[in-house]
Parts: sequence; C-alpha cells; structure tokens
Amino acid sequence: MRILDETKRLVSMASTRQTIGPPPASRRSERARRAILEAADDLLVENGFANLTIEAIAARAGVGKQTIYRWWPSKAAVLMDALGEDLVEHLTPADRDGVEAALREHLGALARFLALSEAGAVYRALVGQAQHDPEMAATFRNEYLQPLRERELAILERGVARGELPTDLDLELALDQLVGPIHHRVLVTGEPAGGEFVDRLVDRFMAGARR
Amino acid sequence: MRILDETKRLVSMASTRQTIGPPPASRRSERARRAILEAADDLLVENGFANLTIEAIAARAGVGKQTIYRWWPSKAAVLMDALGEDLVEHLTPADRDGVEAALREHLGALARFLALSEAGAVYRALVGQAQHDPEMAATFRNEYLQPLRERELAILERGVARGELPTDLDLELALDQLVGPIHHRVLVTGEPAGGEFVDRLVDRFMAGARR
Amino acid sequence: MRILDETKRLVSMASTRQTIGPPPASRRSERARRAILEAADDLLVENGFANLTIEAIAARAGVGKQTIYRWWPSKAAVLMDALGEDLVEHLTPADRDGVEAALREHLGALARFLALSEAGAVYRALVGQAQHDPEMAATFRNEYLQPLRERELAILERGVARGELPTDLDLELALDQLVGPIHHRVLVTGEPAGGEFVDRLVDRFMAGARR
Amino acid sequence: MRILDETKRLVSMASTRQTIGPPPASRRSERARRAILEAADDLLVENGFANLTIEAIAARAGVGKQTIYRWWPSKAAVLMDALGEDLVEHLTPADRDGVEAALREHLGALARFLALSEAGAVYRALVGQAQHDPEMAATFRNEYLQPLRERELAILERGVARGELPTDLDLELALDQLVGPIHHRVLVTGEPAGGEFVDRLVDRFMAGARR
DNA sequence: TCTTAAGCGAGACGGTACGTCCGGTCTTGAA
DNA sequence: TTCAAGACCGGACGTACCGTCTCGCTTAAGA
Repeated sequence: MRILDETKRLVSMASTRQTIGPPPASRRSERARRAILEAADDLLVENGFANLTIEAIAARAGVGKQTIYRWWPSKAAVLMDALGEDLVEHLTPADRDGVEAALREHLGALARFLALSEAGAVYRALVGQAQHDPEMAATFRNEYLQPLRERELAILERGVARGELPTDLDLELALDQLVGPIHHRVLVTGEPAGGEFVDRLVDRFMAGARR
Repeated sequence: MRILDETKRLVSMASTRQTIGPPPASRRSERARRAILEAADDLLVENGFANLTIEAIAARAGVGKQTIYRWWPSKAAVLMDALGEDLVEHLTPADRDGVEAALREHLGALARFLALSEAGAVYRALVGQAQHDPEMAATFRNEYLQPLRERELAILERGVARGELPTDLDLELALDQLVGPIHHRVLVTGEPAGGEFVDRLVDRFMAGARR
Repeated sequence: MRILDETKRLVSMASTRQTIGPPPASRRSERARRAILEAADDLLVENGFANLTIEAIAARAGVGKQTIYRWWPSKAAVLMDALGEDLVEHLTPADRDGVEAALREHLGALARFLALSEAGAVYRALVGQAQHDPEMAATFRNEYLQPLRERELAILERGVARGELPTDLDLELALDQLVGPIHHRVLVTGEPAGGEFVDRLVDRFMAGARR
Repeated sequence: MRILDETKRLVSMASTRQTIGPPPASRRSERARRAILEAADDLLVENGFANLTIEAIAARAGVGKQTIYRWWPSKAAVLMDALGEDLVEHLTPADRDGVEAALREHLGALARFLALSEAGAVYRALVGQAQHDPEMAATFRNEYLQPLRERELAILERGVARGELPTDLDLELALDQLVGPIHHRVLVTGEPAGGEFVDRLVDRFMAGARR
C-alpha cells in the first residue's frame, strides 16, 4: 500500500462498514487509519498471514484494538483496504497498440504483480482467505475482482472493435483462458509464470482466435 | 473420505510423519485414525474451515487431542489425509476413446469434483490454506497435486502418441490452458464451471491444437 | 472468606503482584476479584485442594482464566488472598483479663479455627502446599504467619509487663511450646485438639512459667 | 532410602496394595522395585515434589509406568515406601541413660532428621500431601507415625518407671509438648530447630515435670 | 523339560488441566 | 466522539501427565 488518497478512502469505507448509514468519519483519525493499513501490509509481508493478528496490527500501528474494530469488520477487510488502489495502479491496461501487444503487456504485468509484488502477497492471502469465508469472498469479488475483470474485458472488446478478434468470440471464456492459467500457476502449482510463459499463452490464444 | 484401505494408510503415514525413518505404527490405533479423518471431513463440510478446530475434531472422533498431535503436524495435514484417495477416485482418467473425449470426461469430472463434491470442499480449503503456509503448500503439491498432474499429462501424451495432437505441443502449457480456467472459476471468480463451459474450453483447445 | 473490604484488597494486591511498582488497579474489576476468591474458597471446601483447579475456579466465578493469571501467580496465591482477613478476624486476641485467660481464649480459638472452620481448611491446604513450594512458603510466612505471631507474642509481652510472667522468659520458645502442640495435632497426628487439651496445655505452661 | 530389606518390603506391600488378597509377589522384579524407590527419592530431592511425576519416576528408573501402578496406588505410596525404614533408622531412641539424656538425644535426632536429611525431605513432602489427601493421611499415620510415636512414648514410660517423671504425668500431652514445637518450626514457621532450641525445650519440660 | 502365564519395558490411548494467545467487547481518562 | 490503553469473558492452542490398555519379550513355576 503506498498511496491512499481521499477518493480511495471513501470508497473503501463505504464497502467495508457493516452498518447501512455512512459513518460520520469527520472525527476519524487519518493518522490512525494510515498507520493501521501500513502495519497490516508490513506484518503480512514480514510474518505471513498466519501470524497476522489484530493485536499485532494494533501494537505495530500504535493504535487501540477498538480503533480497528470500529472501522473494519475483519482482518480480511483491513487487508482489502491495504490492497486498495494497488490493483488499479499495477493492473490498468493502457488503451493503445493492438490487442496482442496489450494482452502481452497486461498479462505480463498481472503475472509479475501476483508472483513478485508485495501487493501480490496481499492478493494471494485474500484469495486464500476467500476459500474459508464465503461472505468475505463475495465482498472481495465485487469490490476488487469485478472492476479488474471489466478493465480486462475492455482490452478484448477493443480488439473486436478494431477487427483484430472475431465478433463471435466468447469474451468471458477467452478471458478465463488467458487469466486462468496464470492464476493457476501462482495459486495452485506454484510454478513460475514468467514472460516466456505469458508470451506462449498469448501466441496460442491469438492463433486460435484468428482461426 | 469414503474408502480408507491399507494402501492409502501407508501412503498417508509416509507423507505426514515428520521424521525420516518409518514409524513402528504397529501400535497405532486404526480405529482412532479413521475416526479422526472422518470427523475432520464431516466438520469441514458442516462448519467450514474457519470453524474447524483440533479440539472439535478430537471431540467428534471420541479421541484425545494428543492422538491427533502425535500423528499429524497440523490441521492441514489431517485434511490432506482425509482427502486421501479421493483425488485418485474422482480424478483418474480412463485410458480409452480419443483425447477429445477423454479431456471432456476428465475436465468435466474435475469441475464437478472441485465445485460440488465434499472432497472438493476439502481440496479448496487446502488450496486456501496453502496461500498462508508455504511449507504445507509444498507438501500438498508434492503429495497430491503432482500425481494428479501426471495422470493428466498422460491423457495428452496418449493423444500425441495416437497422432491426435501435434508432436511439438507444449504439454505443460496445454494442460495449464485446460485446467487453469477451471481452477480460476472455482477458486477466484466463483462462477460456475459447468459442462457447457468445459465443452467450449475443449472445443477451443482442440481447434487450436489441430491448427 | 467472608468480608473483603478495601483495606484487605490493597494489602492482598500488594503481596501477590510479582512486579515491584504498584499496579494501576484502577481498571481492575472488583466484581471479578470477589467472584474468584469466593469460588476458590467454596471449591476448596467442597472438593478439597486436590480437585481445585484454576479452570474450575474460573468457571465457577464466571470469569476468563486469563483474569486469574493476570492478577495471581498461582493457585496458592489465590487461596492466600481468599484466606485474607480471616486470620485477623478469627485470631486477634483481645487485650483484657490476665495472660492465662487470654491464652486460654486465644489458643482455644486457634484450635477451633484450624480444625473446624472453613478458613482453617484453606490454612491447612496452604501449609500443605508450602511443603512443596518454598517460594510460596516464604510469602505465606511473611504475609500471614508473621503478623499473627506478633499478635500472639503481644499476649505474652503483656503478661510480662503485668508481672504475670517472669521477665527472663524466652517468649519465642514459650510461644512455640503453646502453639506447636496444637499445630502438631491438627497437621500431623490428626488427633482432636479440643478445649480440654488446650486447658491442660495452658495449665502446664503457667505452672512452668511461675516456677 | 538406603536399606530396603525383605521385612520392610513385605510390610510396605501389605499396606499399599489396594486389593484384599496379597499379590503373588514371587514374580515381582526386585530390580524394578529398588530402581523405582531410588528414582522417586532422587527426583524428590532434586526437583521437589511439584515436579515429581509418575512418568519421570518410570523414565528415571528405566521402568514401564504400569510396573509402578501395578504395585503402588499413588505417588504418595511410592514415597512412603521410599521413606521406608529411614524413620526407624534415624529415630529409634536407645534405651539407656536417664529420660533427660534420652530426650535430648532423640529430639535432637528428630530435629536433624526433619530439617536436614534427605529422608526428612520425603517426610515433609508426605505431611504436605497428607493435608490434601485424607485417605493417604490415614495410611501415613497408621504405618509410619504411630510406630514412631510408640517408641517415643516408651522413652517417657521408662522415665516414669525409673521415678524420673511423676506417675500422674499425661504422657500423650507431654509428648505433644516436646515434639509439637519441633514440627511447628520445621513445617510451619521454617525457623531453625537446632540443638540449643531442643535443649531449652527439654530444660523447661523437665523443670515443669519435676514441679 | 517344556509349556504357560505372570511380570516386564515400551508407549499409544482417552482424558483433564495447564498456562498462553488472541478474538471481539467494554471501560477509563485524555484530547 | 474518537482515541490509546488495556481489562474483560470466552475459547482454542499445543503440552504435560494421568491412569488404562495393549504389544512382544523375558522368565520362573509347575505340569
């Protein structure tokens, strides 16, 4: 977590508050909020998810436990906020070049993000937690995965619009074929998903798409 | 966990004992071992991983906690043993028909296993836990995923041998393209990976493979 | 334990806290403290020391175990606090009459306290525990036995002051001669130490003292 | 524990076996029996009663736990057997000299035994345990304290027979007056009960007895 | 002399309690 | 009101022992 601007703050709060009405937030300590998110981020990277406790976050952040419970419903919610804009920063594909180049760039960035970045460690922890906690899984998908997926679909849509991809292409399926193997390597087999892997993935996809 | 024959027992013990030398195990209570694995399985399905505790397993199995700690190093190790032969039972592709039919059948079974079966719930919990615990992840991959992957590679190898797939096909990549999207749907997006999805996945794969 | 006034509370806290500096204690729950001491007292009388566990005390008191461990270093320390003022209540000799009457009264009260009262059961358990735990023994002697002994010595000193006892009397030895046999009967031989026994003890003591 | 002859062995077994019929005992391993008693004795002196466990005794003695449970009903019973003849060895007053000398000698031996000897440590542990376990207390008194007390009474009886003590002396009370203060110092106050203390105790007793 | 049944070392078993950690709630006093 | 601090009740953790139970083995008795 590196940049936490006001926009993001309002978004994240809206999604993680349990009560309906928005919190007053006027009184909320910005200092405490940032310290908590940074402490969570740091502790996850240093000690792993298993040793990430609310008490440790509070202690590291120099904050009372209640201040965490007041604003986030769970440890996972803190991490989601800590992940924050990182998904947007790392994974917003540029609208240039052709589909093929755009896919190579974006999927390469995705693979690097997932496997190498600190934010990727947070992401993996959240996916792991989502396997144990259906409610948290729903929030994570709606707030973080869905927007990303829409940006990814836009790459393909632009390809169709430019005539680089057939109009009858099943975009959802196509995206799963591109993005699925990368996730599979990172989350399941643990094998490296480097540039060469991504390149051949795109090669085969484009060959199949062009028929 | 449904069948716990002697073969499985010896396999699982070899994998979960921390010391190198094989345990005497002659003294080990088979009754307790089965009760523990069944209790873990049942409790996971009933209450989810988050509420699965060693204490609850012991209580449900009518067993002392020490009996669990004596033979398994962690909750995840118990679940791995509980998963046991299920991966083999559900996911051993038959050696018949052509590649295409074999893939349809196996990937369909995989999708159903992951999303619908009780053993699939154990599998998902283990993948989730693996995101938080690198050591456990390594064991899980070596003991459970690797054998499965080899059986899957054999499908493709048979296809190559029969001339149904090109000889220069990158089998690892091909497998990731087939298996990755299914895992992605189940573990990440949570969208259904039904028969139609699998069929179109195979359609596009075979189209691309045949050029 | 019947009365737990503020004085006793401050005394007991001072003696059972392991760190030097006084605890803030302002945050401490008086309700929990009293419930714990009463539960310990009751359980000792009902089940005996052997069956007195921290867990049972916590359960009976409706308190978390940690609340006990936070304020007392051991089961024996809880019992010492539960004994508390009882030693003062039962065993503070009045400053009236002559030595002989005072001794008869006080030693009778001592024998009844040790053998018959509920607080006496706590006292015996603590003496028993002191045989196994030298550190606890030291605390018990300093905090509880020493003040009592001083009150007992005062009886004899008053006797000397009034000319009822010789000035060259070894008061420590004299006290051991009076108090030792009673303890011996209660703690070692288990024989009754009734009024007649105490009376003859005093008879012989006074006869010897007057030469 | 130093000498464990056959007489003692039969006595101790008779008193500690829970079942009515005597055990065959012919099969009993003398090696194991001695190793257990020595291990118990050593561990008590080294680690104190609190850390004396059946498992530790068995491990130290190189013996299975069952071998202990087969022959003794409790840890205290093992210790009683380990104490064994020591009471007789240390505390059998000789039948010579006058009462006064005999008392000085015996009470001095008693004080040294209680406070200084290894067997005294066992004795104190047993008295401590007796405060928590009435059944064990009864056995201890019957088997060990009563015979000692009778030997002690014999000293006084000889004094009466020789005309050194008045015939109307209450021997039980007299004995408590002599032996009680020593126990009190060792078990309760923890103050030293050295030779001078014993001497003055006897002085005062003889003065009172002669009137 | 040869069973054969016991005692034996070993240690797994079902349990109970230990003392610790942390979750999530509540309370206090300062800002 | 929020905040830092931290006590509170609850509950799971992983460990230590309890007392019981089997397992092979050794070993002394009597058939």
